[in-house]
Amino acid sequence: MLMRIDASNGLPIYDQIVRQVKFAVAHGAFRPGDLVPSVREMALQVAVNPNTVARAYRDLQVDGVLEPLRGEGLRITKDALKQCQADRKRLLRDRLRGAIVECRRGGLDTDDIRKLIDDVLKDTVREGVSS
Amino acid sequence: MLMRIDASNGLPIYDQIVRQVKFAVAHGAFRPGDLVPSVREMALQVAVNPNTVARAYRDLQVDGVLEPLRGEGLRITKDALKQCQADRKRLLRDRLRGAIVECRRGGLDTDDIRKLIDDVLKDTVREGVSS
DNA sequence: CCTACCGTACTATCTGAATAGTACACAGGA
DNA sequence: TCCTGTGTACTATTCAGATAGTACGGTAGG
Repeated sequence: MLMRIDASNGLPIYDQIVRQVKFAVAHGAFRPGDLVPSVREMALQVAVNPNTVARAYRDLQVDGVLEPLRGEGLRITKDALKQCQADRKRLLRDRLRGAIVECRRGGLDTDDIRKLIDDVLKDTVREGVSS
Repeated sequence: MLMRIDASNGLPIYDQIVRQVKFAVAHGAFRPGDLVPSVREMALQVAVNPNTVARAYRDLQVDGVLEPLRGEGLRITKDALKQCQADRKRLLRDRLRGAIVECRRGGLDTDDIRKLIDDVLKDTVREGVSS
């Protein structure tokens, strides 16, 4: 599980963790029944305060993605897969929508936007994107 | 000049103002030599504290987009047009890039992303987008 | 039993963003 | 001259996000 926190993202760190865990479940890196990395371990991985990770895990429990094992850790729920796939689509769609709406408000027409997007798509043709 | 501030945007308000002024210059809603709305007037328009607008105008001066007229107001500089068009492209490209990178990290391939984007583009075919 | 790890709940502190309110020097018009 | 509007510079306050540190009850394994 590769976690990347981007401070210049605008999104709070705990939110980025929530999203990335959901995305990992959605595409199979985490599977129902798996134990998620412990609060303290995840905090080390992403170089962040344990409280921030705890906050993210708490949100994920509220969303029904994680369930507690009393003193053992946190487990991906049985229903998480379907839900995370739906969440992923919604979250990514919303973010794309925000960017595209700003393009339109900035005076770009659909063709301009398509050109920009094609550029970026070529620019990011692999997971290991430079940024 | 239509200004829209979105609190759920992630971006600070003063940053949103900076971007929207630049975009307005870039596509001709503001022209070099024009006076920008006064700090207090703009604050009323966007329902925001005057200090926040002042902060945005200060940033725009640092960027060379605005210049002061001693006791009269702030004027769009002569060089603003070219610079704002370049800034607009860069800022919007960066935002699109951020969204697309998150899509790729989330496990979507290029076709998935294109489908999502086409959806959103159809969904936002006019300036007066619902959101 | 004891140690280690688990989530969780606290308190305190720091920072950036935003708000509120006041004050000042400058220009323009009546 | 006086009044109004301009940008600008302050201080104080509130709030969310993040950090730091401590503590507690539950579980597993030696």
